Amino acid sequence: MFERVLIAEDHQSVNRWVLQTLEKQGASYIRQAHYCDDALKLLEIAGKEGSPFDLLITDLSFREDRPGQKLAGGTDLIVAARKLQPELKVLVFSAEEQPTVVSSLVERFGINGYVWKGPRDEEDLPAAIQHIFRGKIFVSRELQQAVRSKNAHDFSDYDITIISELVKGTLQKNIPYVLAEQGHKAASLRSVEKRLGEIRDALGFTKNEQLIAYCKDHWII
Amino acid sequence: MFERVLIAEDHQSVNRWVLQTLEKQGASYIRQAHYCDDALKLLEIAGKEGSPFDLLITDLSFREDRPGQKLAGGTDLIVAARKLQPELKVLVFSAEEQPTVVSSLVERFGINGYVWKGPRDEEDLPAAIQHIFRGKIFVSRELQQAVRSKNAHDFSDYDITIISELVKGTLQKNIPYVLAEQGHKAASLRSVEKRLGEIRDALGFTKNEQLIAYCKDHWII
DNA sequence: GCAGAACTTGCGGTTTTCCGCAACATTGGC
DNA sequence: GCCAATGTTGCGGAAAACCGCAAGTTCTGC
Repeated sequence: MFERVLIAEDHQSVNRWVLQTLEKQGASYIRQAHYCDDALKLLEIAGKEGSPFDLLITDLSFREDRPGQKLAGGTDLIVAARKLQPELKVLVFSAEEQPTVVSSLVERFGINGYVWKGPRDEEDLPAAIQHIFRGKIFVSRELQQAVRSKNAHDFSDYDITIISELVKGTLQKNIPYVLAEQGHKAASLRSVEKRLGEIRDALGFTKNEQLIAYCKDHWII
Repeated sequence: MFERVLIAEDHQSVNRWVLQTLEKQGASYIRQAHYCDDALKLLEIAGKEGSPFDLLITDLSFREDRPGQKLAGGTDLIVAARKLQPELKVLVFSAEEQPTVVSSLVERFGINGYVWKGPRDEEDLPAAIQHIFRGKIFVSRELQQAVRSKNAHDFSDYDITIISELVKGTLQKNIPYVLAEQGHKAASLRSVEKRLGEIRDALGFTKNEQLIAYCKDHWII
């Protein structure tokens, strides 16, 4: 899991909670910044010292109660941070819910995740961190429609057959018969297992239960 | 499973398919009627002979290409059949998609199931038969909103915690820790297993995957 | 047609889940 | 309090799912 994480967020309460979440996930070095400028400075210092941050979690809007700031907000911070350290993973954690904003962040600035400060953030944030760690992009469910997810698995006919059988209650070990009946090529039990494993992996899941929930959420089945 | 089943349905193709489905499920005596009057007659005869039908599967609308029919349609048939044999299980299989029609059938005539002749009927019909056999009421997902399901399991806080953990990807064997943390009484692994088993059973499922799909469909999680 | 890549399959061992059983704990009348 | 009913827990064995590996097959590009 991520070792060195920087949080840029000016609400103390949110800050504390994000911190706890990160600690639970095993981050060993966590720093917080209440202003964008401070955050950038911390990134610079860490870079110079040869121990750069692995992940930046940032809000989009900050109070501007300190004059003379260079960076106007989270977007500026992201741009500056990426210039400084292109491989840095960036997770935006914000209440902004304009889908266009989100998709622009993903497409233009290549952020790795966007968690909406909404009713599900408590689940989403840890999930997002995990996804990003696995090299995926995570966007809160509510805003996903806006972003043609780059790592969304393309569900083939074959995949859907398998998943539908699971939902019908068919035991995995019996799915090969169904597959064979329908004339699919890869109809062995091992293939079913492998395929399910691949799909789960592609989406950053470990259990079929997650996969089913995902498919339902996305109207795949 | 049901032994003696009567199908009232005037479309030959549908008829055949329903028949096959029933055979797959192990029904030993299946009769078909193309008119409501015929269906009722068959019910009467079977009753007099002391070997009544267990299940009636009927459409709602029939072609009226035979004059002098007593029964005008599926609804009449249901009423007459129930008068004759109150404990008879009735499954309506129809293209009618007015939610009010469905809920009235369930509430006023006490039908045991309604499968909509729609894109999912191939899955729904077998499921409906199983549910009904287990004493449940089954209504196709598309029309469920109309009917306050009478056998829906009441999901407690405890249940939802368990299921949510599954959806998060928590291994079943690790759920006890979560439960304990939240101060639930039954926090042993065996309790989790047992509870999941009970819920699955109450809903006529055998696998967690089905349960997750159900919960998503019903907005339980 | 051939070599290499990609895919498919069976095998075997591990992990996880499932489920009956019996011991123990808790609850609710009386 | 006491008994019965109900709920909870641990145990142990069976079933199912998981996953690496290696052998076999099919697909490509040249």
